[in-house]
Amino acid sequence: MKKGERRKSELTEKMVKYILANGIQSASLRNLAKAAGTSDRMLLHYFTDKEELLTVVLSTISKQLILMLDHTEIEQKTFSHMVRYLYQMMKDPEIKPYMKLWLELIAIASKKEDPYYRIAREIGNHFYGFYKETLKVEEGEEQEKMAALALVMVEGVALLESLDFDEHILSAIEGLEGVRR
Amino acid sequence: MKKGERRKSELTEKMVKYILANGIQSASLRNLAKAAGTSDRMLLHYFTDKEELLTVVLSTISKQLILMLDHTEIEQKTFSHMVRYLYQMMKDPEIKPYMKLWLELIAIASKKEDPYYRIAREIGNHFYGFYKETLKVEEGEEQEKMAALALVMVEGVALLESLDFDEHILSAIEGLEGVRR
DNA sequence: ACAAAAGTGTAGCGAGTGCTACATTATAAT
DNA sequence: ATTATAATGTAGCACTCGCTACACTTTTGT
Repeated sequence: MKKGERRKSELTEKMVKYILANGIQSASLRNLAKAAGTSDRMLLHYFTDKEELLTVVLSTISKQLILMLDHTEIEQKTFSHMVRYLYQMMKDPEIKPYMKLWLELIAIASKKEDPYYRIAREIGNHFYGFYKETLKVEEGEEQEKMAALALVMVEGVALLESLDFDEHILSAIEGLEGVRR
Repeated sequence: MKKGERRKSELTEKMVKYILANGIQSASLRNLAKAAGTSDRMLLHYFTDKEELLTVVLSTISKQLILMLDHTEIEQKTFSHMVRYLYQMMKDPEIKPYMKLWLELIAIASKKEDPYYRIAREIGNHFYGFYKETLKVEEGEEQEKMAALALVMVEGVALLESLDFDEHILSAIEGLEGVRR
C-alpha cells in the first residue's frame, strides 16, 4: 500500500470512531478533521468531497458490523434463542453505537438517497443472510420464512430498545414462546 | 380563543404539513416560515424559540397519529391479521409521511434529548395501548404479551418497509402464521 | 381619547457549513 | 540533480443557521 493510501485509512479509522460516538448528524468536516488530528483542508485532499468521505467511512463501519456478525461463532440457535441473544448483544456498550448509527442511517436512507439507501440495504441483506445461516429450524418451519421473521423481530427490538422499552421487548419474547410452545 | 392563539395554530397547521412532507432535518426557521406564509421573525414572535416551536408541531403531529389510530374503527383482529392490516396501512400515501417521520424521530430520540425522547416514548406507549385494546387473543394467549409482540413486529415491519424489504416482510408474516398454525 | 400591548418589516450579527484559491514545503521518480 | 507529484498551511468565499435590535403600525382595553 502506498503511503498516501495508508494515511487515508488512518484518517478513516479515526473518523469511524468519531461517527460511531457522535453520529452522522454532527459529522462536519471540521469536527471530523479535529477527531482525526488533521484539517478540513487535508480531508478534502484525500477525499474528493464529503459524500465520498462519508461513503468510505460508512462502508467501513458497515464492514466492521458484518465482520462482527460473521465472527460471532455461535452454535446454531432456535428462533427465540436467537432473538434473546441478539437483544442482549445490542445492549453491549461496544455494540450499542452501531445500533444507534443503524437507526440514524435508516432515517436518512428513507429518503432513498445514495449512498445511504444503498449501504442501509446492504447491511439489511447481510442481517438476513446471517439469520438464514444461523437459525436452527424446527420441524414444520421453513428456513427462509423464519429468517425473515427473525429479521423483522430483531429490527423491532432494536428500535424499541433505543427508546428503553425493555419490558415490552421481554414481554414480546415471552409471548412468542407461548405461541410456539 | 384569542386572535393571537388562532393565528398561532394556523401557522402550526401549515408547519405540520411541511414537516410531514420534508422531515425534521430540513425544518429551518426560514423554510418553515416560507411554508407557513410568514417570516422567521414572526415565527419567533409566536414561539419563544425553535425548540418550543418543534415541541408544539411534533406534539400536534403525534396527536393526529394517535387520533387516526383511535378512530380506526376496526373490529378486533387476531394477531397476524393485525400485522398484515398495519403493514398495508403504512403503505397508504397518507400514512407514509407519518411513518417516515416516526423513524426520523426515533433516530433523534436515541440521544435521549427532550422533547424528542419524551414525544417518541409517548407515541410508542399509545401504539402499545392500541394493540392491547384491539387485539383479539386466542386461547392460550395472554393479552399483554401479544400486544407487546405486535408492537415489536409492527415496528420491525415499519423499519424494513422504509428500506423496501417488502418480500422479507411478507415472508415473515407467513412464517409467523406457519408457526402458530 | 389615550395608553398599553400585540403585530410586522428590515437588517444584520455571530457562528457554522462545504469547499476553494494561492502559496509553500516535502517526497518521489527519472 | 532536476523535475514532477504529493502534502500541508493560511485565508477566505458564499451560504445557511438561530436569533436579535430597532423601528413602525395596528389593535385592544379602559
